[in-house]
Amino acid sequence: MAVTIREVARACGVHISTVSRTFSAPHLVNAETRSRVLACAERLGYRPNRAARALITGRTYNIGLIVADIANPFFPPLIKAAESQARRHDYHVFIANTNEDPAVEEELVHALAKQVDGLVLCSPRMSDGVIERLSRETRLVVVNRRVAGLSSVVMDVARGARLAIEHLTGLGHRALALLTGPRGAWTNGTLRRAATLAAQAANSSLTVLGPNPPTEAGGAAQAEQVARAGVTGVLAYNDLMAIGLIEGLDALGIRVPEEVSVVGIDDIALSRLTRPKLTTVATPTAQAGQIAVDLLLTPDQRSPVTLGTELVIRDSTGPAPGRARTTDAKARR
Amino acid sequence: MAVTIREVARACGVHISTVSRTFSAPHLVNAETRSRVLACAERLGYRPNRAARALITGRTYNIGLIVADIANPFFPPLIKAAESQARRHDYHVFIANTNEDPAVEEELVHALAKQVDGLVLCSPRMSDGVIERLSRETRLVVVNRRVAGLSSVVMDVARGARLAIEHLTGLGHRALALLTGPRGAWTNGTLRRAATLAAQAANSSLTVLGPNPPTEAGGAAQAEQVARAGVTGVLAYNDLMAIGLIEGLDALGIRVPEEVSVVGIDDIALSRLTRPKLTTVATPTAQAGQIAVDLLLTPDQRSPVTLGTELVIRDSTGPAPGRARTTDAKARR
DNA sequence: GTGAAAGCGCTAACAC
DNA sequence: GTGTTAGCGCTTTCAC
Repeated sequence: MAVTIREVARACGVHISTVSRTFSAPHLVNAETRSRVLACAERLGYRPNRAARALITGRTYNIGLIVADIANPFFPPLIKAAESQARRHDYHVFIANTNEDPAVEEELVHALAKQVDGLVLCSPRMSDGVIERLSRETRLVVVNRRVAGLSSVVMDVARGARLAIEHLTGLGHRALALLTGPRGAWTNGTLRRAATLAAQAANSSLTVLGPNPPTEAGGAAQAEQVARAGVTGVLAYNDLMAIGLIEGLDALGIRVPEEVSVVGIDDIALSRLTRPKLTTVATPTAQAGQIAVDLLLTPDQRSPVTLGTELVIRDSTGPAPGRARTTDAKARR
Repeated sequence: MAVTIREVARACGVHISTVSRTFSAPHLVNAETRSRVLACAERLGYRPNRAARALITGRTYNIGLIVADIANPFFPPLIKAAESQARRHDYHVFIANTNEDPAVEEELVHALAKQVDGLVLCSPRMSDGVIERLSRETRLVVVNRRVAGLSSVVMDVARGARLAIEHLTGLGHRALALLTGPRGAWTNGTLRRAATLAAQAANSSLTVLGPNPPTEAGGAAQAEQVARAGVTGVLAYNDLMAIGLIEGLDALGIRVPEEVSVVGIDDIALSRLTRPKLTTVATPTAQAGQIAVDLLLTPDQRSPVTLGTELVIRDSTGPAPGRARTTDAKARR
């Protein structure tokens, strides 16, 4: 095994408690002794065992990050930012994948609870009741969801949806569709309400299609429905779904944006690289990851934190078919 | 704090060691007692504290995964597969990001060593010497690199490079370039040797351009060099760089594949979605993640493990300029 | 300012 | 088959 506090104490001719103090309460030890201990520790390659320390202090200096799908391009920037921020606080992070399964989610909270000082739940699919119950086991911060009594950071999808729908109606689209996300996704409701309102305000119809898996395949699978519904403008739950829809439409011989306009949500890196480049609602995911960690580690902060969203207009949206192209409808509002 | 073994023992009228055995060596305890203990534990919501257990057994049931850049689309599938496989073994995984910095890499190994039973190093940028030294602190498995004495899983990039170059020369390209990866990337050497050999075999020139950051920006930044070098076929260190190069070329008014053909490596999800769709060397990254974890947790396995690669021909490669299109050079070899 | 002793939650001999 | 005991590596009273 590795070098322990005892060996450092022996090598240095002091008691183990002095070594301990050198690391956990340096001000309590004589400056000279301290530097001697530090030197010995350095020489032996001693590192305090965090787990042993946690047994007494109750602080593990670990947090957990539970996400639906690590490989979904929405999450990596969030994970990266969370890990960076955690490490800035001298924390390490456990990562776990739920595969969109609420049961797995719940089990993971249980499994990790003892090893962490808190957990960040990204877009959890569990019910509020379950989340509240789980929050008695360990500190919880939720991302992209509001739960009474819990810290949370949410993207302003309502605003995003409104901007997206206004953009589409501004381009002359009157028959719109909304592709919702997976069952259990908290944003579905917000999205639906905001989109419905915005559509009504512009005398446009809104067909709601879903629930759908939050993936390309999920979007592609709705291409036929979209075509059949006769809509010309679509807002999708996320970029992946929007991109999948565009592909599905393409396979059906329907051109984007000439025949159908598509808007995504998230502004993942990918959206700039597809053809047509995706018009989408940008959400500050990296910031969300960072803030979630801050909320976890500095409990006194105000919450929920709402993060602004913006519409990024690219090439997947254009004037409604039959409308003169000269209508420079692409200019924002 | 949460419920401990002692409370379960009390509630159940047995000694704590019986409770302990119920969880860590169930066969040593009477079936009836066991189910009684299990019932009590269940009722109280008891979960063994892994950290306390690890203090004695020396097994943490944690592993760590250290990657250069979580947000680089190459890694998420690998991370996801590793986490799934780890959980299958009842392990949890720490994730950490090095930002391509070898010093951070080294520090992370130190920091995590005590909390894990082993670490997976993905594409480490440290020197072999450092890695070997670190391997005395905790079990190490390296991905995309060979280090004497360590378990490793590598993609057969030599084969991939050969296939890619042969594909290009088969299309009539005679002036080729290789965009290498970041300094310290182990695959650079392999790639360079294999590409050089394959180019020579086809009487083609190979200009080596690099080192480059393994990102879109890294690829885009080489567009001018590529144009100036007068090459018509390029193999890039990875897909991201290839995609960046294509964009950079596009900005210069150079069309892909009409004027320059570009091949990537990895086959990240993104490569199917860009326009033109990227011709690339597919590497089984998810499999690599899974196998790396297996190597870590079942030490008796043979290593290094080499994973096959295949050329996936899409739309970013075409006949060399001036060559008749009727030469059905796109057919493999 | 430093040492001694107790104990965090748990496992692993060793008795019985 | 179960209880007793010691102790994993560390922090934290409490003396001195």
